[in-house]
Amino acid sequence: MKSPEHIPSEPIRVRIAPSPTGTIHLGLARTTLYNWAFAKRHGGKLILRVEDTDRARSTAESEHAILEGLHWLGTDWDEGPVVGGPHAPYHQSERVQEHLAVARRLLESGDAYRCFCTKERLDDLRQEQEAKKETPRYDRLCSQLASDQSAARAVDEPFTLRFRVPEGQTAVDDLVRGRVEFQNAEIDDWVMVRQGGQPTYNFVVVCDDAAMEISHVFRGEEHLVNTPKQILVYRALGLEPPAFGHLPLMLGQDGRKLSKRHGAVSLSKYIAEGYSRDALVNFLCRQGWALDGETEIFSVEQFIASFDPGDVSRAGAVFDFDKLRWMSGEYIHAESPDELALHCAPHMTAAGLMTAEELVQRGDWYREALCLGQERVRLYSEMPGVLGFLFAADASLEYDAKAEKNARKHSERVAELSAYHEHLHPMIELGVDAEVLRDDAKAWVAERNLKFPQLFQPLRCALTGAAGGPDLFSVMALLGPEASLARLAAGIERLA
RNA sequence: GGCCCCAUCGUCUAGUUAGGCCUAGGACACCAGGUUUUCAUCCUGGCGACUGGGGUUCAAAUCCCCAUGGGGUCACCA
Repeated sequence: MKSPEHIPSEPIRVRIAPSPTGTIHLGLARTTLYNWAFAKRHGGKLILRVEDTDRARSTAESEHAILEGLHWLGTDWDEGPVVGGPHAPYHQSERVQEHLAVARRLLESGDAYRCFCTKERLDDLRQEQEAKKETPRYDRLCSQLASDQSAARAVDEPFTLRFRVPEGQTAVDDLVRGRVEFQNAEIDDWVMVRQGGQPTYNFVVVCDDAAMEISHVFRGEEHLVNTPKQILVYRALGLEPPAFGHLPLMLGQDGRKLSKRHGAVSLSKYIAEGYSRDALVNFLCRQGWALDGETEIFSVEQFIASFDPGDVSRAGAVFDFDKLRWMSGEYIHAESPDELALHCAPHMTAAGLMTAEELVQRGDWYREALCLGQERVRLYSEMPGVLGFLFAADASLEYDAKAEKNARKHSERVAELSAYHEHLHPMIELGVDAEVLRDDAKAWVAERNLKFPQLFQPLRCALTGAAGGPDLFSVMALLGPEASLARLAAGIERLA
């Protein structure tokens, strides 16, 4: 929905409120990016609040993983865990007393009431309603209780606190979707505080957003139907609700909300698989938003400079892995040798090709090798596969079937290889400039009236064992004279 | 099923707010050529969409209605 840009005069305060029950999810990553960009663009603040009230599922490890994931994305927060801030604490579990105080206010004002119904009665009610094909909802039995009666029963009976949904209708002026109206009659008198005094999500989210003076709430579309409940709480509290913007869902290949079922939803998986971070960020921004109709590759700075919630699309976005891979390649192909060296390092060591020490000691060689692989990979993790041949034992280099087939196509392969070996030997030992070797080889081939493949295919097989790959003379330069000659000699025998 | 959201190439999207510039643009993927010592990169071209039906209008992908389809959500989870 495109509208005149909505830039409120109040201080912009947005938030992300992950619950630490797993690793950082792609959906959270994108929501964070959008919130972060909005705050940055308007000079506002991003608040990180950990919604750890589900004590059974929340873990410290998960929280740590999420914070780490947010850092990896390049996002940061102005208030929250680690950095602190004026609205501490930023862990929801530590705010319960505050929540309960608000609940008491609502009880006193009559906007909430005690419900003494037992689980059994509620279950029966639900079954009955389901049997009649009605939408299950509380029948408001306890809403009729007089306050003195309610207070009296509260002494020795367990109860929940329900929100008293008023008559009428509630509209959400959504920054992404426009006005969405709900009939209050459709909204259940939902439980705000459980038996035992644990406040529930729809209630605490309002308490905390209000307490933290959140001005805009950007979150996934799955929250849209919760919004009227929350708006009603703000009203009951005499507060102005924040502006809401519900982002389209990210979908799996099957068109359903992206979830664990689809496999890779955790950011850490993409990190491990070697995607370019900037590409992933770029891609996530593109899920539901476009800079213009043309530009696919753009920086976070560009994103921040032009992000407007009104431009966000309303339809869900299917996650296209192919396009992400392509984008990752675009970023990797544009990297400097130093950036590449840094990003490929973990994959090189994990593959056992080079140790961390060697990476430093042979830094120049390593960078040159990476340059040969650069345009051939789309993920950092593909680099070991592309450069692996450089590290093989010369005599037992593995020949790819296609490479060998290409080499054996040429009946004079052994003769030409031998002749070239003889020709190359004195030269290569004098110096290994790829440029010189290349020009020389081409001249040599021309002199002997050969076609390029007649020499190059067997040579490629002998040197790299692969049917394709980087320029052969750059490869020789990297291999050095000794290994180059050794591989050539081995090839002469092996291709006989 | 109730409520809510959504609907442009297979996918991501531009165009929809202020109807004509749209014989609908870009990108991924795919296909075909070209460049290259090969692979990759790169370049060129091709394929390919306004869900359907009614309106409104001189004019609709754009506005309205209905239908259809897809999704979300219906907890003492967040």
